[in-house]
Amino acid sequence: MPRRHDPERRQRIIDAAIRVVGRKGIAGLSHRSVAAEADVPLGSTTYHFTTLDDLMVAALRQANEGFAQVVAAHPALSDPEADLPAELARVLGEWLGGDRTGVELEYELYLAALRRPALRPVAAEWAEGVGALLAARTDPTTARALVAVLDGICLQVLLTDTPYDEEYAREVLTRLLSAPGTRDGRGPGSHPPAAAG
Amino acid sequence: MPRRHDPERRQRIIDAAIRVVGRKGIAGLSHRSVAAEADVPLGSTTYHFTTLDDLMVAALRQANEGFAQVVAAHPALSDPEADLPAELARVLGEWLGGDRTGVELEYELYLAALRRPALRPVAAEWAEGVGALLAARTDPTTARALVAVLDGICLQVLLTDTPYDEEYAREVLTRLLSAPGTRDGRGPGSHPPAAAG
DNA sequence: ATCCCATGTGTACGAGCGTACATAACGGGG
DNA sequence: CCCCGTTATGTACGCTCGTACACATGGGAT
Repeated sequence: MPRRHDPERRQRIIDAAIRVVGRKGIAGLSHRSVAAEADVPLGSTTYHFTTLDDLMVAALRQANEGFAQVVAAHPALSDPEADLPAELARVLGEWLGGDRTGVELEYELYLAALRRPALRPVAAEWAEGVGALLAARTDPTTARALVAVLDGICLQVLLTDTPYDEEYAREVLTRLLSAPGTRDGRGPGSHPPAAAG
Repeated sequence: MPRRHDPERRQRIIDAAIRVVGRKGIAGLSHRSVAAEADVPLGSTTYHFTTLDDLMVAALRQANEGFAQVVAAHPALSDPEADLPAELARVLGEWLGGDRTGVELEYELYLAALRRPALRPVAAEWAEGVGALLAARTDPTTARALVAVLDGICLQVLLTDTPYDEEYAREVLTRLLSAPGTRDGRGPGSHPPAAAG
């Protein structure tokens, strides 16, 4: 009970929120459910996060960092000598092959931006971050396209219960990258990052 | 009040549910809100749709038909002489350019399949349907890839408040289709439709 | 040492929810 | 015509929710 002066209270609430979303989905997220999961009183969650949107923003931001770590764990993605499509397909397979809970969690928070404008900047940050990472290997336009097709493939796997086909992903990614002039950073990308700032 | 014996009650409830989702999102969908929108008593919605999942399945199925009509309104998509990437990019632009409410509605119901297994077969039907439509112009594997990238592009537009760039979409689609041997229906598609049945 | 405010706690209220159920009307099959 | 199952209706129960608020507490600034 003597939990007075808990300097990491806020962080523990975010962690609890992520666990709640992972287990029960956003629909099961409430000040009360998070309070119970974090083992803090109700007033504590409402104090640190006035609205649930605030809480979701913090949770999504943290979940995004989690994905960034997965990418960072594969330095081959930055190696100019490596086979980029194959590496991307492999990383995606690893991520999707992990526990479905974590994948669903990140995607659910990400997709929630559709109806919650507060989440859109965070979702944009993520897309921008992955795009910037890939842009180092190609050009900005191609990088954006890669992010889009990665998203699309994940969506099909998650939404239609189709098993992930790494070979298929590699093939599609290869096609996007094999267009003339896309490997040296000066591809046909005549289009700016389109409000990427 | 004398609404007894209303043979189209069920259909009117589905229509009302779609309007509710369009206006307030899935989070605002309840037996009560739909009943109010359809101007029927609460007991009527619970009678025709025991669970909200039942109602969402019916709504998503109907929304999907709506999209199919948009596609059907562009016979050029089936014309072997037409520029498929350009046509696809144009149709997508028209769809995204319409009232955001309708687009959000369809996507929200579609994405809801992530956490609601009951919706997944319907989502799969949609992807399969669009895929089959495109497969007539290429091969099954390429068609699946087109659906994926279409989904990904929509997602980026809707989730990050980025304006739709038709030229960019056309370019990406072109790359996917310009791979050798993909225009005659016998492309590198060494992979089956991957549980498309 | 004292004060003050950010932080933490407990409780209550009103609203909306799914669900259950008793009852009423309708209309096709006997 | 009557009967009976499908359809329609109204109401109530128990639950969870966001919100508000009064009160406790402890540590950093003075």
